[in-house]
Amino acid sequence: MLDIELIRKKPDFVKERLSTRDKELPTLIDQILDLDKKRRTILTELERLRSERNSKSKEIGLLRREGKDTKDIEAQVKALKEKIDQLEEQLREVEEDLRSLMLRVPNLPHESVPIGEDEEDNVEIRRWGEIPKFSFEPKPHWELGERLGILDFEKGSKLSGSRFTVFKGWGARLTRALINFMLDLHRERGYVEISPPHLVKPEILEGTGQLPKFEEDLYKCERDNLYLIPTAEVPLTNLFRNEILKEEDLPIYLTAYTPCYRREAGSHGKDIRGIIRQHQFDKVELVKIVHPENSYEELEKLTEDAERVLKELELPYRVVELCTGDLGFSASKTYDIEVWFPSQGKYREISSCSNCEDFQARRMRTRFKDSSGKNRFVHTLNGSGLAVGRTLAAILENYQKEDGSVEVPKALREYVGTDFIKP
RNA sequence: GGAGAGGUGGCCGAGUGGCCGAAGGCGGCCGCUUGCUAAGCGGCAGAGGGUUAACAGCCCUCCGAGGGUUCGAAUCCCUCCCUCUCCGCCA
Repeated sequence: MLDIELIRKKPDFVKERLSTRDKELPTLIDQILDLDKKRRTILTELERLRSERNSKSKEIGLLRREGKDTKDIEAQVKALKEKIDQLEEQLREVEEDLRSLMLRVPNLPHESVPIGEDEEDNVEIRRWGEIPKFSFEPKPHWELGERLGILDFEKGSKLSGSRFTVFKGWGARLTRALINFMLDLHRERGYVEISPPHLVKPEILEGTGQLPKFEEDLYKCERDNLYLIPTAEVPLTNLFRNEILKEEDLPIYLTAYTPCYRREAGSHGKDIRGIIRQHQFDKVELVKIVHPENSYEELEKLTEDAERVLKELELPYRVVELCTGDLGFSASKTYDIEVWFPSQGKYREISSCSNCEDFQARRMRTRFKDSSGKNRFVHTLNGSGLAVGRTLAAILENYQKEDGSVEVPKALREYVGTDFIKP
């Protein structure tokens, strides 16, 4: 959520920033300004009446104590009450509308973010690693996985439909190894390991920005009014909602492995084959709760921590800075890490590292008391470290041999318990 | 699922329908004292919002949430939510 005060004071600045995301957004701001003005007009009058009521009620108390008659004043207060009730109803309506608009406005892009419309305009920051050369035609991971007997797409769809996959034998073990490997790596870098609930309340998703706008992308357990998490970012970031932290509590580094559940509404036909896009996938997530002063340094470090996983696994990747049009709803600035997929001859997203500044903190009301005693919103960051399924796919493709076997990256061998996976 | 207890400020905890936004304690901040630390003494300090150029000030709201009774509710009534304890069931 944006700061209403900022919208009031610098509407043109806010509109300019938002229009770099989407040309339609400034209209929203005009509606908000309008409602905000209405709200304050009603509120001022309402408070005047309430103040009058309060003082008269007090007077009644005093008069009664002296044994005087209070019929007249009581009638006056009753009349006030009617007006107050009316205004309160009006205020409720306006505030509801205002809030629902505010919750649908995305975050402002940071000034350093390149202006652009879609992923075409993203900017490559750096590349790492050697792209492997094959003396044969490299196969896609789904072919490798099926031939190795470690990915079973038929069984997945038999149980749950499209975009579900059964991991079998070394496939399951590789997954488990990757999760442990990643968690250990992050823990060594100072992240506290968390194992959070996978079902959360609506307000938790509102806190991180998935609701109300992206309801369609979520699985919901209607009977209990709970949602399956689309990423561990949701429970981790919300861990400190409605809290006032001490300044010295910051920064807080968290990591968690969880499955992620996404309906993938609107991505029909994309990545139909393989395990790149699934309704359920495993991910190790990184979350930081930090002081506003150094959140951008923290973003650089967080991105490096995610990159580190690929370096250890010796998988070639590049880092891309998202342009304004490609930025997620809650993010001010985002680096995507993309890993090389030989069969596709291109880099594909495997991590997304964002600084949300105080956008989520404001929704969650996560604050800290600064040295002058003032309560301020924290900044929140998150990034995948990494998407496990995609990492597994990238290993299959980059480490494949001509006979269809797959070498296990050195760093992973102890975790997996084998050097090679063979058919 | 059944029975009971309870939800108050950063935390603990008191609260008679009307100077209670709330005693007291812990923790915090600022002084003083002390060679330093600790202790002691004195003082400051809940959150959100409106008004304002801003501060001070003034005002409004908030004692789990939502209704109700009343001139007036943390305090009385109703509904819901949550937590805890015991029993049952269960990984």
